[in-house]
Amino acid sequence: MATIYDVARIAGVSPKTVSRVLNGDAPVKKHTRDAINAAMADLGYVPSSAARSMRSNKSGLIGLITGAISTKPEPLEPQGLPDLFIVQGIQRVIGATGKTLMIADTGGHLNKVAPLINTFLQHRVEGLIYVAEYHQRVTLPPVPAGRPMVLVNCFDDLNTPAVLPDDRRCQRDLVTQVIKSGHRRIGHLTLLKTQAATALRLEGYKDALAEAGIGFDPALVVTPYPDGAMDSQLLWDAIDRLLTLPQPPTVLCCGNDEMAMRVYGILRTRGIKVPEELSVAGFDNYRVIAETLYPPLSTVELPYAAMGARAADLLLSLINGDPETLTAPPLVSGPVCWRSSVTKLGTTSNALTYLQSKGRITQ
Amino acid sequence: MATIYDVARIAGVSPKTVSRVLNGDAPVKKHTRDAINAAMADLGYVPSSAARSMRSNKSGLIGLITGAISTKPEPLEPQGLPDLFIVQGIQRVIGATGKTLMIADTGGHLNKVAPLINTFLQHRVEGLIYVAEYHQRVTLPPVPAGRPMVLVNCFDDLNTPAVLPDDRRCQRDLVTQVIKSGHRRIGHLTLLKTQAATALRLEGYKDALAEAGIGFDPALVVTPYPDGAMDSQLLWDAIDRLLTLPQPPTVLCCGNDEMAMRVYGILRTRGIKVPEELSVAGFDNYRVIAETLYPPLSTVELPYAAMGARAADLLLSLINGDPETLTAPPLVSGPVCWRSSVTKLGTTSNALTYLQSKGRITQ
DNA sequence: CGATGTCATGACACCGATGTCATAAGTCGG
DNA sequence: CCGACTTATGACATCGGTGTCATGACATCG
Repeated sequence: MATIYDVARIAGVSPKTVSRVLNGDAPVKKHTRDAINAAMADLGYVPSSAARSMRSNKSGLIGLITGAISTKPEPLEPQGLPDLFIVQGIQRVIGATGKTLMIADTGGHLNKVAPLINTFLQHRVEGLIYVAEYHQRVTLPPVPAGRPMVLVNCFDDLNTPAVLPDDRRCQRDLVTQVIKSGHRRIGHLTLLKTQAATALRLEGYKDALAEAGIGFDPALVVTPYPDGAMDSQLLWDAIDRLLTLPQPPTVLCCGNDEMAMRVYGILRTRGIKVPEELSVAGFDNYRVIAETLYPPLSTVELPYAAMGARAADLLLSLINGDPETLTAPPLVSGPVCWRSSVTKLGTTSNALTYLQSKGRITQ
Repeated sequence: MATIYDVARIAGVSPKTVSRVLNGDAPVKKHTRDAINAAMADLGYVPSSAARSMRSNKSGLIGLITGAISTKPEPLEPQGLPDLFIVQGIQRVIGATGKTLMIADTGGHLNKVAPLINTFLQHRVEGLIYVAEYHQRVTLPPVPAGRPMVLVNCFDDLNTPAVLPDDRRCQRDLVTQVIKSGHRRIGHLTLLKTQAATALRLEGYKDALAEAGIGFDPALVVTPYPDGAMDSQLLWDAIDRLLTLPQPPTVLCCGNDEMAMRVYGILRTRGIKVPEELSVAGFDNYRVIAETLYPPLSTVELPYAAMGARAADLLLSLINGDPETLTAPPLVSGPVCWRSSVTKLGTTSNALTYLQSKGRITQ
């Protein structure tokens, strides 16, 4: 690999002058400059960032740790989409600053985080970002002081700066829209109770009801997969429990778009038409699903890319030593994506009565 | 940041001895070693890979360029799953060697490839991997000789080593399985004709027919989205064209799982039951779709992770200077994932006749 | 017991860039 | 035409490790 000395020799100047041309930090005669540029082109010279960063003590590197790229040890889970979008948002911001992003994944093994941080430190990254697969509390190995770190989609007990999705507000906005369509009995199929998002979204659900003056009925909230195993039977049982209520829901708000997709399949198998007989809403705006399903799914977007961008901005300002008095973690929310899986309900017509009259509901 | 000199001073030895402890490349008295280790722990010493790689001329870095992380400039396309799995496979192999993977994405702009390669060269990566979003021909900016490069999911005109999906064989295996279930009239909904995969898969489709002694009928092959715009109406038109044939197909093999998902929705809207009245098969084993659809989708897996791993192995052997006389690009194929969207067809029963008797087919 | 060999360690140069300071050439004013 | 100043360039040290070679302390052997 050609060095600055080779270039200097060919161009008949000193290495320092070549350096000046490279960085444009001091005037160089046009004639000399041309000769140097020609020599660099001839040799295919590329400056060594190792030498550079050694001298300047600035690596221009940002380290990113994620479980996105492989979540589980062996079974290649098709999850990780959120992380993908978050990383995308981070890339866009970091790339624009001329810095380089180093990405490493834990392969789902938390015990790989420490070695990865170490590798990054060896490369003298100027900052670290940790991206979680879903909204959760995490405990990370300590990072030396003076090395800024930002968490995305997660938080810890040490008040490390974090960027979080505004699950509560997103759910509220979605349910508000559902209410505007005339629904008053709104079923809520939640994710696992252990997930941080679940409690927040339930709050959002309640917020929307309260704003509309609708009483909260705990019977309308069901957790179909209490143990995490996604069993179609369990899902049907949950739906069945809702539909056999004295006043059954006219719409099911699902924990995510994937669950909504399963609900579509199950309802159709049972002969229940979506959305004519029962409306369905999702969460996430996982577009492959939401746009491709028939009818297209009404859902709310968790703006993962925006979260990533926000986190990158935050990290850069920390690196630059800007005060950025961060009292509360920035909450990022996204728009409701209204498609056609939730019908407009007249005050008089009631899909449930209709359903029940058809005897489609078991028991 | 503490240096090896700091450690040496604290431990009362020379920097070189600290280096020996770090690398374990020469014997050091236990007493000395302990003192050095203690000093390193005290100072939180982390070796500088910049200094190291400058001296040794080895960076331990592998550069990976992909469009996965953001495919289009603004609209966040939900594509990129293949790349994700490919990157995952690469990670696993590279990580195991102790090297570090630097990932950069083009953001969908091909003109960013050259600058990204340049950045990687500045970091003196030991090899480069380019991952394409889908099987295609690419033209990449030249890379200096002696810097190995491997293409994944794409190929160029310069015989750059490449790892490709075996579209032909995957499609053949899938159709063979479909034939084994008793189907003889097999509809084929292809992707865009401009995609490299399309022609290969058509060959695979023909291979399977030929092996089973079934004549090829061009009327059974349709390209629903000739212009790339995914319009439901176009898709229905294409299906309608197939079902109104004198001898309509009993199964539709779709270009990918996403298309199969749309087909599900459309057929159901038209009152055609899957799979009782018409079977559907996908391609890709995009698990969020294939496993979540009801009924679960029979499809074939393109083993993206395996392709990534293969590419990483190939690159490592090139870096090590192993001859690896590469005559043809390695083709990687995956297993058929048989679920329940393709029915077993008795020789006597014919879903089509059934369909037509019900008058469900237009015209 | 002296010659030879092994072991543990240190002195020093070097990798490739750049900051600091010095210096030669050119410019300007009086 | 000479001193003061600007402009263009070079010499040299330095960043943090590691390769090369040297050196002193012991151990071994004939």
